[in-house]
Amino acid sequence: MKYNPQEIEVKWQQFWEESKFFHCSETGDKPKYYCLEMFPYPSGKIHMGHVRNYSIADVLAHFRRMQGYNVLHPIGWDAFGLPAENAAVKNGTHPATWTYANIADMRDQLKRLGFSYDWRRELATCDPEYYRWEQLFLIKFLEKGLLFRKKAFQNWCPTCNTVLANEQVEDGLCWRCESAVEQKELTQWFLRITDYADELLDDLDTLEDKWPERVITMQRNWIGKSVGAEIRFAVQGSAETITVFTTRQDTIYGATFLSLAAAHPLLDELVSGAANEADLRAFITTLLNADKREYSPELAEKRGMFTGRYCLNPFTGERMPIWIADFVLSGYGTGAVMGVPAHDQRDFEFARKYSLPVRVVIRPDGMETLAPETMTAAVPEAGIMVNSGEFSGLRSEEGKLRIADYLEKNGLGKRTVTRRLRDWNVSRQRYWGTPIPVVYCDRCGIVPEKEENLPVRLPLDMLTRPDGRSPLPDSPEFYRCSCPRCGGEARRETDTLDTFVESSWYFARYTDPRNSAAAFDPDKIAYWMPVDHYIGGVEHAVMHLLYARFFLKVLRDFGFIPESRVPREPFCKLLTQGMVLMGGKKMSKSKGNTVDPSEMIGKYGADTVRLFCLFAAPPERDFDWTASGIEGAFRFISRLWRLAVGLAGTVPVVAACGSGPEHAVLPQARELRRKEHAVVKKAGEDIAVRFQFNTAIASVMELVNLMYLVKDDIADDEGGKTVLGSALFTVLTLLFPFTPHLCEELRLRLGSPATLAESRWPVYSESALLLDMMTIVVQVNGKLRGKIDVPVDEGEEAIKSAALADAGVQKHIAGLAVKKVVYVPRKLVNVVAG
RNA sequence: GCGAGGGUGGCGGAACUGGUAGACGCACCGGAUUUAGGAUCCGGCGGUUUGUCCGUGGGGGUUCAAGUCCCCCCUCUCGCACCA
Repeated sequence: MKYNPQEIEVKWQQFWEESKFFHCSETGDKPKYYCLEMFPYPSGKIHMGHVRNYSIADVLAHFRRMQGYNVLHPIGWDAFGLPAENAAVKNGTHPATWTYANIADMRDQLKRLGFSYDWRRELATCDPEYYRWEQLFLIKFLEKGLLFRKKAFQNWCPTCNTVLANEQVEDGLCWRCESAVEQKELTQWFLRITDYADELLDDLDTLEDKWPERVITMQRNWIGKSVGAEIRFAVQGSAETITVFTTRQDTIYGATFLSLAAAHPLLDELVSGAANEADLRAFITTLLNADKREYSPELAEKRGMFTGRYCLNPFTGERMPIWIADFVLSGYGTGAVMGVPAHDQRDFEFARKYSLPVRVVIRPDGMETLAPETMTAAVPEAGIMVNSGEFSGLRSEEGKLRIADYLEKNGLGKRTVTRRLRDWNVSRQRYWGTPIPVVYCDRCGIVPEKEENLPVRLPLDMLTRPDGRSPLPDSPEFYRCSCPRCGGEARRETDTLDTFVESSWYFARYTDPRNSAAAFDPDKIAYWMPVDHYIGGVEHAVMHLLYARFFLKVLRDFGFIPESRVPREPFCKLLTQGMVLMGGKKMSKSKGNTVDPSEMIGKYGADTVRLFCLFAAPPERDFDWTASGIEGAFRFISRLWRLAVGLAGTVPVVAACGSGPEHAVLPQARELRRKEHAVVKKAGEDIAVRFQFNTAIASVMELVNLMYLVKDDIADDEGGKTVLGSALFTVLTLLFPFTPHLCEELRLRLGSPATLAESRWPVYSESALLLDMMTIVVQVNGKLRGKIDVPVDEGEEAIKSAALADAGVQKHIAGLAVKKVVYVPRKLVNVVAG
């Protein structure tokens, strides 16, 4: 009779597997609900972060099922990637062997946790049956010009021996191994995500209130749209012009110099033949090699050097010296900036350091005069244009439009939009990834592989080289091929795809994972998409979530996804869960502060581990793992176990919440029944509306506590027994999404033949929430002075009189005049006296 | 610097539309049970000069009533960061 989680959990896991309760269907008239967690990388072991993530998702999946939804809740493996190669080098195994062994281990661990997945839909991205469709997409990308090759300076990780996307460089370090990233000029494959920048930005508006605001903001900032103008400046003594980008064309009259990034293409010509050419070139080299790590813009003093050349301000006609400046970014805008020291802080600092003229051309609102001599900082605010020729007197906003018109009319420039977002570099010089389905032919050039030849299989009969380099470029059996177009001898691309490509569409493949004729059936994807609730870590706020949004839009435009039947966005609602910490720090092997989920399951059982992960804190917040915390969760489960087992045979098997008599004789029974309904209401709202599982669990604990309190008083009464039974089955039903094994076992022991996995979420009745008496709080001048119990249908005047008669009130209004009595229905009376 | 989210008992955290601050859990204390310990059940648990005041980072304000709304400030965490 003792609670033995090991025994009962495995039993129910087998039962669910055989019963197929958690298999979704594609027929029937139930509404669909697609619940998805970010699929794991098969690193070898499940960690607590996974357990938390999947426990959250499992609650939602169970809850929706119980509410009558047809729920898709799949799992799979993000199986390509570097760790497999590193482990392979270290252990002399093949990445595939390592990966599939890990998948097998982790699958067992997930099954031992009892999550309600539809295992039929499991997929692994390293399976050719998966990546063949990705290769098909890539061919379409190439045909549409959205996949292209470009030679450019790239982020190169010397440790991983591969390039990295912009999104994969954090503080100048590789996101994976934290090596310093170098700049290397290479020819690489890119996906033209910038073509979708506007759509990716605009559609963020539709996610407002559904995605965490910070994730939306991070994506907005990452795309970084700026609306402004390009202005061309003629270089004196040259036929060349320099184009700058600005969002503040209204300050053009205040532009007193021009600054160029060290990598600006015209710089070479500008400095040629200068008297101090050697110095200039040395300076340029210094800037190009500057270490971007540990760089803090506020602290670092701006550095620059005068090129000796001038250009003309087309508005003032004045000569503007052309400088090289370290604060100008080569990758943004045009790599050239007009210097307006009075109205831009960076330009101001630069001008003060190098004694360049400061000219005020905007008078900000609420400021009388602005004298360059006395300014200690730039004034970037908008205002009235001054010293600006025919534009003087205009407001900045109006001036921007008028200046832009003028630029366009006179061929000096044009309106333009600049974005921070760069195209996505997807080639990786690695082995364990999806081969890019392209060949190089001397006669035909770059030719995509024929669709009928897909998949281009990654050969599994070779090992990663000890230095980590891919064996593919050294494997003629892989790269030798015939040209799909002319049939002549050709060479296959040996770069593989960034693994973020696989995770950009897996959620779509889950809708039809065994389809061998197409990536997915249009009807199935139209039925299941979008993902209704997506749960994962906030670390994917930019990379994965941006790429996935991009892919859905592209697949729609390619016709793989029926446009009118699938929403614009892949993830309707996003929940970013917090981390599981230990001692205030992120769990990590190197710090030695990890807790192994398997060990915890062995000690307490899966239900306890799941319950604690959900009870310790609201899902979005980080929480600290504590030994006493999980003890507490176990204690609660054991307490419920004892209660239920103790009542088995005493209480009747009842069908649904509120089966107890409406008017039980015993007051304790009536109170328990009221609490039962109140908890059904609270727990349901906490799960469905607020996603606050901790408070949902807390309210069920309250109900259990009350049952302990009243059970001995009411168990001998017929009505009381029914109320007890009803409350008990309600507890088991409400807790089922959290601790399914326990609840199912207790349900059975109580003699109910109806499985909870197929049960409906209980429904509360509004009338059951009311008792015949209610407690009214009585305040004097806003301070609690007493409580009165009155019948629920008592009138306002009677309640006010009762409140005034209360001893505590009388004491505090003694000698005072009662000015006013405020009554808040069903809640309180406040006596205002003075 | 910009953006987002926090700051409530010894601790994790509740308080949803302004209406009993501290639900629930942990830790601690007491009682019952027990040879004992553990476990369990019951009770207590913000501070205090103990029947009274003070308490939600600090200071002002609105209100009959403020953790909640408004203004100013401090502080912590995360993200972005010389983006023109």
